[in-house]
Amino acid sequence: MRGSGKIPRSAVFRPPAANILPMKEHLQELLASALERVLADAGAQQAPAIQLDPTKDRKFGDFQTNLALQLAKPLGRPPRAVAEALVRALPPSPRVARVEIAGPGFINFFLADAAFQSVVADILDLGERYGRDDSGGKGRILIEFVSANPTGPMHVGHGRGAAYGDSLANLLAATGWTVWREYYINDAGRQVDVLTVSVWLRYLECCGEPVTMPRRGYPGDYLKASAQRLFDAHGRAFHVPAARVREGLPEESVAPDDASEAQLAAAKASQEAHLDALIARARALLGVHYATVQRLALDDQLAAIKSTLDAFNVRFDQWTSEKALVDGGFVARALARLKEKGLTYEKDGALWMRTQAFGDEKDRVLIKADGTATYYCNDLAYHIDKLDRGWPLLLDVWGADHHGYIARVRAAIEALTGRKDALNVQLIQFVTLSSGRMGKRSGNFVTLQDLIDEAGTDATRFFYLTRSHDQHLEFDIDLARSQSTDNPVYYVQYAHARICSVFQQLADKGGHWDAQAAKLTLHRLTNTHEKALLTLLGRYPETLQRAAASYAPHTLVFFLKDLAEALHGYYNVHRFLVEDDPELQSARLALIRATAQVIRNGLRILGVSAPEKM
RNA sequence: GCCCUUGUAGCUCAGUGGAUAGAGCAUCCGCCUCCUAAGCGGAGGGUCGCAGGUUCGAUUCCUGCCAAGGGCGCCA
Repeated sequence: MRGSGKIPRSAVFRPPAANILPMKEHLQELLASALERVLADAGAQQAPAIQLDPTKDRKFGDFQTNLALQLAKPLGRPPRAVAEALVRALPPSPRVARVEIAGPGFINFFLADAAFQSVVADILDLGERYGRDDSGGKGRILIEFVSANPTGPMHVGHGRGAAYGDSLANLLAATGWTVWREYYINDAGRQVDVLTVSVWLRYLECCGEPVTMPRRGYPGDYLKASAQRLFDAHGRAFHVPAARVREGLPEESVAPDDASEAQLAAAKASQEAHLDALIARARALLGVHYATVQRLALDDQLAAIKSTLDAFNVRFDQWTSEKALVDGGFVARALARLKEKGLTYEKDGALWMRTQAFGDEKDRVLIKADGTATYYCNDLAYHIDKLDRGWPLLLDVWGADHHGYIARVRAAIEALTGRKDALNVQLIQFVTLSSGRMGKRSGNFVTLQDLIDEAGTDATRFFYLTRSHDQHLEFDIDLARSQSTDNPVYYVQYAHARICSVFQQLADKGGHWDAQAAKLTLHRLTNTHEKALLTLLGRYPETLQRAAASYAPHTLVFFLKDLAEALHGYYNVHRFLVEDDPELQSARLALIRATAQVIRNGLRILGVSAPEKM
């Protein structure tokens, strides 16, 4: 999302040693000097900002600037003439091999080989720290993601949020942020009662009762395991004849296939009414045991979620329970603060929050007329708590369907803290499956655990992260679980494995390679494949910075694909083990060792393994 | 109706105020006596949804229109 929650970019990244960024600054200094002279000669003073960018095509050199194009109009001279004047005024530099004027007036810089080669030495020295900023100095940020309701297994949509949130957290941690990862457990509210009743009905089945599941309950088979556990642990202690459960409950009506919207709404209302009555009946019949059933149902679902996330290589620093916030008085205290500030009022028997005064479309209900808190109320208290715990920036990863919810949470935070920019929300667009259906209530869907079981964590995570998070994603299950060439994750992993294999070959032949000695041979890296690889390696640090600044791990995925492509192309054309030229061999091994290091560093941020053999 | 997002190759998607708009898959043609062929090279394939505007320059920024998805609860 654009706007108020954006992380400030004030902290300029300083790479640990000479590579692309200082080079860019160096060229900008040269250009600034030339610009000053050209402007003085022309008697002008208004100087445009110098735009200097990496080139897309090697034939345009390594960096290009459109400065002459920008100056053409104010100076009243043709762009190419301005470019020539600028180039003449450029101070000489040993790091620049040559400068060319091309196209309508672009100035292209070709760098000296040595300017690229040194990155290999940096990578060999820094190892897994290359490209990283572990200082934590940019600030503290709390990222909340997944937070799937503990009422059933996670589906492919949750998987996307998990892969995205975890990788983004890694990315932020790798670019100077102090990061805390949190999962908000929605273990309070009506949905939990629906879960409880659904499990209890399955339990009654275990007792031999003929039960019909309510149409808007949770019908999935996964609850049968919880029911069985309940039965095993407590026997028939919670048994009630099905007839007594059903007695006097309002009937569910079903809309016909060609129902109008009004008919559909009426049917839905009757089904919800039935469900509410069933919940009330369960509470009445079970008494204190209701909580026992509920606890077991929740624990089972949460355990399944934790197990899946663990398999998916996703870790959290903290799991925050909604119920614990309520029971611990956090919600009450948040409400008291709102009331104290005059931000609430009562209307129609409910308590409202004045969110409209802070940019929301309308005011929102905190406490319903029946005395219970809205989801919003508890979530608001949770966000206040996160801030109270000393995290000045909150980053929430939500499904795109929560879009309309952002304004009210931000409004509440602003109302209490005066800060508009404390909350940043990244919305994950929907995931569709290339085949099959999703939906918890259908009882028949592809779970995240299914994907992990069939495709593996690496392929699944990589597939999710190949698309920008704010774009719709079509998850091709067959492709993700294919062990074939088609699967994109192998392309990158294979590059890493190939490099490892080269070093294995070297060892098998009794050869040696020494990193320190190799640093003195880097001047031998001069062909086009080597230059391409060197250029990419040098761009890794800024790739991380850019990916983090735009909350876009997929940028890193594309970078790693490019890097793997450069390696594979190099591999196919040149031999690395060149027995008759030890110096060249040493230099090439240094280059591919550095490449393997960067691939490993990047994959680690994505939560994907870098196998040494495939 | 109002708000948000999206529209780029047959399919799935990157990308950018600049030079000839890219990748994977699919189709076709080549490359293993040699470090892993899960690889490499090449070919075909495009009105960057449509129309205006800003600009030296727009696929990119702005406006309108068309189309798709989502959101507009005292649900979570």
